[in-house]
Amino acid sequence: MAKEITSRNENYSQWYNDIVVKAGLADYSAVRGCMVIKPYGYAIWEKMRDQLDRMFKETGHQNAYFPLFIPKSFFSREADHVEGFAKECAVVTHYRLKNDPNGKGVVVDDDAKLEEELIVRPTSETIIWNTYKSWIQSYRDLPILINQWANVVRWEMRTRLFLRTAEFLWQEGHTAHETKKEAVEEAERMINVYANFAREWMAMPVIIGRKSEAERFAGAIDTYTIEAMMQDGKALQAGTSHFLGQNFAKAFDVKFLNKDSNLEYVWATSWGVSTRLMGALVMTHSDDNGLVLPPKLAPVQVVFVPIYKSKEELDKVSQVIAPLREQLHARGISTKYDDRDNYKPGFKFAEYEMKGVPVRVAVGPKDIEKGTVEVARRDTLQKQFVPQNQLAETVVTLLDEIQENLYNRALDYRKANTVKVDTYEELKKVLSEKGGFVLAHWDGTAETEALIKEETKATIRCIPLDGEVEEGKCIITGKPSKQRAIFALAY
RNA sequence: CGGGGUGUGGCGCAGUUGGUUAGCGCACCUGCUUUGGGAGCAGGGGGUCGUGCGUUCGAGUCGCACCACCCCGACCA
Repeated sequence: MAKEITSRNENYSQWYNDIVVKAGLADYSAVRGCMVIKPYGYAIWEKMRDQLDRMFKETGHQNAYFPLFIPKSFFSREADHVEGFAKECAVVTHYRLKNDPNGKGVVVDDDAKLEEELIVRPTSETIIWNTYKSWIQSYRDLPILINQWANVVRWEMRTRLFLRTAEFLWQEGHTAHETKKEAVEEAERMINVYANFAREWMAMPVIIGRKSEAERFAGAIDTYTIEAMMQDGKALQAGTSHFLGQNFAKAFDVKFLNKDSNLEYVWATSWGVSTRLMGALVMTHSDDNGLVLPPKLAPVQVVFVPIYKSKEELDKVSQVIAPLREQLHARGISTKYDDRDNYKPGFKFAEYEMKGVPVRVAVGPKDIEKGTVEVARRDTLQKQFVPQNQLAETVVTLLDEIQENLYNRALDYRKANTVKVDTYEELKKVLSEKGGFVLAHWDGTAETEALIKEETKATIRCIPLDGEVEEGKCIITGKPSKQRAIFALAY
């Protein structure tokens, strides 16, 4: 294991890359823009996925699976949608290779050209709405509440591990409803599911809001978002939920017979979160010693490190540790016992800090004598001695405390880096000097938004749903505004 | 896609005006001693020097082309 990571102060981007690679979350791959998610990183993703999946099921959704490939013609149906994704689509043009007649290797067989090219899905609205058309005839067929776990491909120019890769894993929910009201409620319900997940499981504070027109999903009427603040003050969109209106129903001619025997277009939503959440997790909690994981998502919550000189001593320590682990397992806590003999305790301490294990328990000869163990918490790096017979209870409490502390710490950071401004000068000053979230009145026009983006690089992250209503004037045009928008540099 | 940078054992790097058998640290393997914050000693294994073409008696080193990756920008749910 590598010893050093770049400090956040020195180079934040490099720090992030170091953590991802050195904590064993992911690696660069032989394919441009694509990463390998390593077992430890995938284990965290699995925990996220499993919990989200439970939450989707609790809100009435079912999983299904749609094709990776989408006929090119489907994409031209919804104008905004095409424009949004056309520039980053991978296209399949042939279905066969052959041996290179001139030498080594294989070449594309020109005789095997597809009649219609296939797009590797960047998102699945089109193939799904094409399918829904055949599933929906009457209001009795509605609602359809489906989610799929899948990979998607967006040919990004510039990629970063987890935050933006050409291929990534995600879930996409696609629902069909009888009424506009029902669809809007669904979109709002799911953004709240995401917010709850982020707060309670990732210990990551998020702001729920509505996207401006410019930032909206291609093809949506309304896009809801959860926005989180990273430790460098930049915003990260962690999840989105879209009210699609009847756009896709019209594009794919999906109508149903309502209770009054009238034909109507179906109302739709879609919503998703991706492996980008892994990046958010890293940048919300981790420090210069490595990854910091919230207990609820840590693959290993407690690691036991034995301290010993001889084989006999190791045996004694192991005998103390075994029942302690059992007690923790009985309380639903995951543990690991690292009795590798080729590494010293100090090395192991550093390694588990790098990997973000929330709690470390060291047991040595002195502990056996005194009936104690040494308990160290990853979030604050504090250590304490605990009687062996109180370990289980202590750890249960400690894990909750760490989960809560991480959330509060992140929330404090966000509060400390969120400011209200009333003039454009102030906005520019804050963005260039301090960063973070800037709350300002905005007249609601795309022109004003574009101007600010042009001059400051900051975008409107969202208009908070629970933001206070107050009369104000747009910082650019002076036109009346009823609510402040959040401006920030973003990932 | 533009600017900058880097490609030499698994990782990080050195390698002089071209000159013999390409070095160093970490990691790895074996043995002994160690073990409460990244162990020590001894021995050992591992490299088509990113790829291709060229210059030369001779290329890790010089030239051209290509490729990959990183950083910054443009772009972007």
